[in-house]
Amino acid sequence: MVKIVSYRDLVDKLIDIFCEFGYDGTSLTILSQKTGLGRASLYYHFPGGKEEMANAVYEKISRDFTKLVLAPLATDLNFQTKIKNMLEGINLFYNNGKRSCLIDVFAIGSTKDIFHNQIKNAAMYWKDSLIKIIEDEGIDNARAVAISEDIIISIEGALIFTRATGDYSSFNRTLEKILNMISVNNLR
Amino acid sequence: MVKIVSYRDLVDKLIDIFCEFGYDGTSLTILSQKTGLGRASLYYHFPGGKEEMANAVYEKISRDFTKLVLAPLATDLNFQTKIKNMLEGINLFYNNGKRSCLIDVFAIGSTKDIFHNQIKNAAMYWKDSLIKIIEDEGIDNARAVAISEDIIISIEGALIFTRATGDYSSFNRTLEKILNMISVNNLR
DNA sequence: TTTATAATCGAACGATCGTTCTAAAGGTGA
DNA sequence: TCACCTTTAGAACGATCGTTCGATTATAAA
Repeated sequence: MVKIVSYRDLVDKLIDIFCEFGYDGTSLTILSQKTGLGRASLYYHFPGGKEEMANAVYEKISRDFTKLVLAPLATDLNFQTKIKNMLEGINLFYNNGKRSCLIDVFAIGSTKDIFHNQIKNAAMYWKDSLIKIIEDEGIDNARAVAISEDIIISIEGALIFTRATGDYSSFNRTLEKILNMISVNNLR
Repeated sequence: MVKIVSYRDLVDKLIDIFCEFGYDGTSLTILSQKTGLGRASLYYHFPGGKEEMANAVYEKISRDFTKLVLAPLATDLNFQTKIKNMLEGINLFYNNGKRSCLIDVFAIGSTKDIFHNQIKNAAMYWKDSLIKIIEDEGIDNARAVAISEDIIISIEGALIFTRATGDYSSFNRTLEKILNMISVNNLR
């Protein structure tokens, strides 16, 4: 087990734990055992308890998503490169599909109500970012919308399928398929 | 609230409850309140307690999925019709995307370990069924595999995207897109 | 009406939940 | 060494967990 030496390490560990057990399925006993910290020590770092841990985890994930997936789309590189960089970011964010749980944990159970709006906004922002750079390639809005949704849907679907089957290669195959699909010739 | 008058109604209600709160997030108190049955009454119907309820729910869902999604693929109707019927089955199964939770509930938290293999098998069987009927149209195996995965991934991704954005129309749009994609001309 | 079975119920069980308490160990600068 | 702050820890709290209990009500056949 990776030794926890900093607050950042601790949050990273919490991500893994919540992913493994789900938010509601993660007890303080589990958190204490898996982090190696006593219950009171966890409350020292997160006075708000479990809910504050969830917030810290979500904020970390949100920052990672922005940096790895959204930011590449906002550069002034050429279209293909932006998509390519986004896909690489996706691959890092989801660790080759092995961390498909990252968002789902917050979309189910008690955390659902807390984070639903944030997840919704992130999804919309992602979609709008894609629409914008596709329109910049001279594609009309209706088609840009369809393509953007298609890209996001393919990625999310590949995560679910990969988790179900345990076949992580299909996640990478899907990312490559998206990259191939996104040639200006294919867009029109 | 729909009045519960039979065992079947009860299981249907359990599905809604587990979907809303997740398995670990669903307490006996919630189950009692939402079903209108006392705690002991629930144990009369499900002596095995919460876990037996989860099993009953999964079995119901599994039967529905087989009947609505898998069975249409095993008929001797023509290819387009089989796919069309499957998509209509998907639409019924997921209630126009409003029940995107159906499988996810069992893929996260304590239920994960219990049902993972069953979910995996169902996904593989679904994929293999698609591969078979696509190959029957004269498509080579590699392409049939890619198309089959693509169909499943699109459906699952549309569910996730729909749940995140609350835009249920995008689910139906995806199903129609799949139907349009599946013309023998497009397959090759 | 009587009898048997199906179905209901709230109270209470021990266990575990998330949380708080009090105190001690570790580290740092004076 | 001393004082100070950070970080640790286990014991214990009330609340809630899933489960079981004993007993009552509904249903229906005789």
